[in-house]
Amino acid sequence: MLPSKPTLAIVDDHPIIIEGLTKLLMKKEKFDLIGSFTNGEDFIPFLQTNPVKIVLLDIVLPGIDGMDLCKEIKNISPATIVLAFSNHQERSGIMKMLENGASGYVLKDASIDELLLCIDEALNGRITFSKAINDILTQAQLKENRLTRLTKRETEILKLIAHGATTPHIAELLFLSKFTVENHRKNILQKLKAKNVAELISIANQQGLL
Amino acid sequence: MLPSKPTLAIVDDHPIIIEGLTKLLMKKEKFDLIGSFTNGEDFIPFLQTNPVKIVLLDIVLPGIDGMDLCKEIKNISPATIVLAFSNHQERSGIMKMLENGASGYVLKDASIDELLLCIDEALNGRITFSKAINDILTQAQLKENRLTRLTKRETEILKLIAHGATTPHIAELLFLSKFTVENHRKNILQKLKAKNVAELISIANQQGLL
DNA sequence: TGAAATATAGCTGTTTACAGCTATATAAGA
DNA sequence: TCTTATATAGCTGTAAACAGCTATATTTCA
Repeated sequence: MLPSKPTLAIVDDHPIIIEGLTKLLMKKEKFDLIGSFTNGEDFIPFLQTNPVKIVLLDIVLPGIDGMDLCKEIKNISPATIVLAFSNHQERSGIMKMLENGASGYVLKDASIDELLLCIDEALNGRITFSKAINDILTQAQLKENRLTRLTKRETEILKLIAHGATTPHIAELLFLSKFTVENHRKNILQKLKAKNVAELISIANQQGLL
Repeated sequence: MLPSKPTLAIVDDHPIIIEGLTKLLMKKEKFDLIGSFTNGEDFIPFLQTNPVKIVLLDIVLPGIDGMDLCKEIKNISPATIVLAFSNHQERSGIMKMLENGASGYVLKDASIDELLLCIDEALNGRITFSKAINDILTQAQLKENRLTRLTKRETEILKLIAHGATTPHIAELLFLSKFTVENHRKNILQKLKAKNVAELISIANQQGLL
């Protein structure tokens, strides 16, 4: 019996990238490249009928973006390994891909060897990142939210707000006057530069305050 | 010149775990164990005066928890490597540690070799997970939020709400009656089982709808 | 010790959110 | 095609949020 090579697909809106990756990966003869797509809408029906072992997935795509597509892929075919392959270096985007079930993230600047190594690691079920991504994740730049520091009481109240507690309810819970709670609310809104609770919770989430 | 061994600290509220780890790690003579702590409050002042290369950090701790402590550690000493060492297997907790700058996550069930391997990888600047954690992260269980599916319009309005737009403002932006926007709001609240916007944005964030 | 930050409490408006209904036109799916 | 889902619009209350102020006790820290 022939050892079957893992099936690989590429989703990237730059035809040049697809071209380059195709030549590169085929030269190694380690993978069975069964499809290239420039958008997610074309890839989804393909995935529904063809078993794909691993997908190299760009983040920026026309229509449905790579992050949502990743989630979709893992829903349709949980065994399919998704390896993000993108120029984007924002921490939040990397985390989002992981949250959506990606097995790793390779920066397009990475060397060929680095990419091949990451594909290999991912195929072996391990989560893997190219060097630059690794550094971004571990060298956490956690300075700016020190500027908007909340007090203990404010943090406490913020968490209660996030859980849906109203001002009168919080006042009861903490044995405070509703005026006190209202003042804390105002201070929290001001500190985080939010116009209302909705924006407040968004910002608090982004800053990891919850 | 003697090759200095990396300094290692342990923060875990179970003395037995500390005891076990200490014996185990010392036997290998690869690390210089310079401190063990049963809570974060004791560890922080220590870190401020002693250089620590790597910390094995539990999630559940009395007082400040491991996730917040991780952020604090990376703020005080960005070069210090944090390796989470916990019994907790929830996806959200693992992600939170990564968001706060951890270099990896090892389940307490992991074998000794697995732990040593992860410590080694982390010391080499790589992000690393024990086998079980790896599987949890890649085998994304993304079913349940398919039950609470929002329509295009609802998603659009939800995002605007998250950005702090009020009902009258959204109505203007989308050329709709304020009543229409209000109805969409009600439907969104109901679908996501939220009592008010605060809880709504929290839930939406948890489900990755934003 | 003295200044600054924090936590507390109060008042008065206006605006927005939310609950509870009804109702219709259109689009999508079985 | 016909039912269901979606998007639209309306009304009436009440509750909550928010803006803009003042004021004081307590804590924290330099």
